[in-house]
Amino acid sequence: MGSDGAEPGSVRPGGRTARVRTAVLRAAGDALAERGFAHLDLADIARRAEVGKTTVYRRWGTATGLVADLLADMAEQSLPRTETGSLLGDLRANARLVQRTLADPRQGALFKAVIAAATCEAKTAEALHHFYDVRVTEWAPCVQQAIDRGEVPEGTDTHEVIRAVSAPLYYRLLTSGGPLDEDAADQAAAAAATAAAAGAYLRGKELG
Amino acid sequence: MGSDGAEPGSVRPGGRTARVRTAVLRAAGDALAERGFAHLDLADIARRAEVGKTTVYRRWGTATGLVADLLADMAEQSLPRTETGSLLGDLRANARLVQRTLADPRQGALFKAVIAAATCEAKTAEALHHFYDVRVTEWAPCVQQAIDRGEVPEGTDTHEVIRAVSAPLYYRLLTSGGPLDEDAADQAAAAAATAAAAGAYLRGKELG
DNA sequence: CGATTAATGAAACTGGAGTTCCGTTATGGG
DNA sequence: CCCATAACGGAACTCCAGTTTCATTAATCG
Repeated sequence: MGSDGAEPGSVRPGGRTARVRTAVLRAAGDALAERGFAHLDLADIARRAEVGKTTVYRRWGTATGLVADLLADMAEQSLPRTETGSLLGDLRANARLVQRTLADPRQGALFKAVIAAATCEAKTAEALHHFYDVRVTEWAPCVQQAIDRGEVPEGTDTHEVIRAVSAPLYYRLLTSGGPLDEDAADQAAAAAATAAAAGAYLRGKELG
Repeated sequence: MGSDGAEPGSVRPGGRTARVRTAVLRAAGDALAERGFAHLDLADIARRAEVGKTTVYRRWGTATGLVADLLADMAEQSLPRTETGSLLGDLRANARLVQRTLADPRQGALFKAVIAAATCEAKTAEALHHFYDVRVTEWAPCVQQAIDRGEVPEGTDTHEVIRAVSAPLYYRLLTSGGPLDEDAADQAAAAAATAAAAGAYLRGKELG
């Protein structure tokens, strides 16, 4: 009569359970990149991961649930940030990192797929938001340094500046379909740096 | 033997055929907004449209095919553009229009859903790109006017400036989940106007 | 190391998404 | 107005994504 206990995989998370999760998440990433979110098939993922499909359904339940876990895993793998000494240089480094990621066939397709999945389920959306929170928080300090150097006005929302760099690149990826080349990255970085220096990202209120 | 002829609905596009298309596209929009792309069910759409499900499968085939047609229909319904006399004013009007659309529960959900669908099928992606091309082309003249007035340097990519206004709003909608309020719209407009005036969107090459 | 039981996985099962068949409706041309 | 047939729609059918069952394997605790 007691409760059903916790989620499968939480009581004995070591050994096989961990290996299964790794294999399934890897297979899920491959399948998402190759086939897209709409054509995702959990049985196919189980086959790729050399795991019983029952296991995949039991532990993750739905395609969006699996993507949510994949996003949680992706959020943990952080890339080191480079520092160049100027805001424009730092933003450009960030823009080119994002651009290279989205322009890469596998990674670009993967990001499209996880974003598509996030539009279909609140829990997956939350996982996606967390993933970007982590990435943005990693880069925000370079804007703070620019504030300290006097390049950017006090009171600027540092996170918003970082998001402003990525936004046009994601817009191209998803809606315009324009080329995601280095020029696009540099343009995004330059626009964000210029706007930030002019105080366009001051916290709390917009420019008059 | 001879060819199979054209797509169903192309030989006798009037009367019932047109009514069916209208009813199905309306039902598809409702279903996408309410349930999201992943939970889309063509039989359910047929029921809502009071149409045989055979008809929906025959004419549109797949969920992504139906969304592609919906996007073609949406591209034809254009909204009038307001003019304020200044670039910032015009961009702000555009930004608030986009913001209000995305913040609206039904429209916001619908846009998320069509973007999700577009990530899954090349034809649907093309339809989405065309939709945004139409919208951007409608607003680009206000940037040209700013160039003519001397507010923005010659050689600026007018379409890119318009896209720069929308990009941060779509970024919030899809990845950050931050509030889509008027301040967000005004900030996007101000940042784009500032960057455009500084020559960040010059065609062909980025700033040094 | 051995007992307990969480977690896995093969196989059989089920429901509904998508298809096929064919009779009915009504469009567009003459 | 009438005919040929494009397009629709109900019903029966198929097939596979997702579920259930239960035996097997191996993670954790003592």
